[in-house]
Amino acid sequence: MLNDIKKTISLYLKSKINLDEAQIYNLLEVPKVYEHGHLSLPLFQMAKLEKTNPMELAKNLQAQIEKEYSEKLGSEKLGSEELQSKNRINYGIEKVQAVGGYLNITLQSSFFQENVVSGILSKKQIGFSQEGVGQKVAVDFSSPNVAKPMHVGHLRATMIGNAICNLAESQGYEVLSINHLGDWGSQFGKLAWAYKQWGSEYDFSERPIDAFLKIYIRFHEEAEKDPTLVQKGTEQFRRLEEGDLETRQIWELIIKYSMADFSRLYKILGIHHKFVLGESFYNDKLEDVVQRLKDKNLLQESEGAQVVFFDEKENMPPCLIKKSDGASIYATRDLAAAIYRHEEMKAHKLLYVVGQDQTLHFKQVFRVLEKMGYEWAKEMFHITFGLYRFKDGKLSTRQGKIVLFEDILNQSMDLVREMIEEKNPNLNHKELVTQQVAIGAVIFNDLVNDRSKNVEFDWDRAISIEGDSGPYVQYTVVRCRSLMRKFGKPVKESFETLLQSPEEQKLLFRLLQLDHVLKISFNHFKPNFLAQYLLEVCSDFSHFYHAHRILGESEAIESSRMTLVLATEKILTQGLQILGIPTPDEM
RNA sequence: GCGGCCGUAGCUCAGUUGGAUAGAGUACCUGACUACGAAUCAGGUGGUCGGUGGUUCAAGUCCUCCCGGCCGCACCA
Repeated sequence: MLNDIKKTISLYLKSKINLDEAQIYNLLEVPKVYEHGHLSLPLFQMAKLEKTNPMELAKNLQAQIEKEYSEKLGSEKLGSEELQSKNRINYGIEKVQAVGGYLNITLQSSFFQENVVSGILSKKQIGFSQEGVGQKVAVDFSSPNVAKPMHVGHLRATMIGNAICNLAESQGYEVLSINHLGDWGSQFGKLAWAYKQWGSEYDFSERPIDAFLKIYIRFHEEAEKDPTLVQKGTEQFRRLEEGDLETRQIWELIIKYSMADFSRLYKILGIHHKFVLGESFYNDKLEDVVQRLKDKNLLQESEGAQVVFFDEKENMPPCLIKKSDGASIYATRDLAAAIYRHEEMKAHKLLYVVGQDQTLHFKQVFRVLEKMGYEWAKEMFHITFGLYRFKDGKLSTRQGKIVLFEDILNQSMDLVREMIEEKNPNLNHKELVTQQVAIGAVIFNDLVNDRSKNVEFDWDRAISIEGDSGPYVQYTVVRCRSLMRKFGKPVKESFETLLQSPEEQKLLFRLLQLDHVLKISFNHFKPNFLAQYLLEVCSDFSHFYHAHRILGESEAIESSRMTLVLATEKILTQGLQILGIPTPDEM
């Protein structure tokens, strides 16, 4: 695919320029304007080094390549066998052109088809790389809080995290996906206290999570009036930490209900964590962290608490390790978790898919580990994302101001159902497809934009199924599959004839770029690069589809175009799978 | 106050280590279904890339300062 092509071209060019293969490889870019060619080599930097004019440099290079080309091949006419040898000599280059300070390279149409066959049609996992083979990457994502329902924010973390996991796999890494459940902390003291106090007033048989949420909100409302409630909650949490039986039973009940609820949603989304290790899992590992910090003389007492201070120039408040009452805290558990993931799980990279409001916390945790002398802390990454907001402010569980994931899914399904009744009322498996398309709309909408930006929650946008949306990509897949059904026989995994029209060429070249897109998507931890790419594939496919008849053309053309359809279907399906979006056969 | 993220078309947003003419969707206007699926496609209107100064052959992208929005700033997670 594209990266192989770039390697080939770099190999060819290195004997002609004063740059090594890797430098050329990194400079080679796909021009934004398709008419400029397939690949382009900017020569400005090099011209500066050699104190020459970049335009001259490009022209000389062009002349040199053209000369070599004509010497080796002469002016004889080329048959198909000669064409192959031409590819060998010229590395698939059709022509080069010096424009401005660029060397624009146009590749041969047959070269693309060869690459589509070898890189797409004969592959199970398309565009995958071996780069991370032998390395493990731990991805902490989703991590909802027990006793609270999943809202859009968790949905965002879950979608992004799942896509990052799949992207890591595409680069050859072994992925350790971890659900770091929020199952510990003083809010469980509050909840347990509130449950004991008012539990009998609520119905826990139908929707237990809703009942717990109501109790939690009530606690905070009443705490406004009676500040001693907070103390009572703290006291109750202390009992939980000490192993008080009654409190612990309430806690276990909460976990049981929550997990059942989460599992149902994960199943709908097709998400599976290899490890579910909540915060409570690290309770017996916290003392070890404290001891290690003491051994390294990093722990200091301040205002009755145990903390780690940072250098003044780092401009960060100290990292709290133990509260003044001796209880553990957030950072302590994350330190223990990081150490566990590195030492026990043998992870090389540690990724945290957590909202940007926790940036300082992770900066502190990473820095503490560095101060402890752990080199591997350099391979820890906080993958931030912007928060969902309402027009009047942040989502807040305490104030009951939340949009639940299930509400969105249901609204989305209503809209899709309406569309199906209008467009395709005789569809098979209606409910399943409705869910698949609805999920596609919601997930794609979340992943298509840069994750670092806040999103103002808007119903119409969240469930949109028109224009640049998940269903648009799914629809393109459905059209491909529909063609394949109508074609009525197996599609050949090779091209019978050269597809040379601009639409076909453009699509072929686009399909070959998936490997590059997967690589940069993972390197930047940005699933939106992939989502945007899929939209471009769809757009190129549509141009091809509308410009050319496929079925009913002469046999060789029909067969070759169907091969192109198959390749498109495979690329889109592979891309959507990585984003966590299902592809129905019909919709 | 200190720190981080963000500011691109009426609206919502893309824009990969700085590269050629800043792109989509939506909305609005026009056109294409006896058609391989119109959940689609083609064309049009729409831009001081928040402002300023700088670095560079080249700046939406990097640096300075200013303006605006959001988030965070030790005993919640």
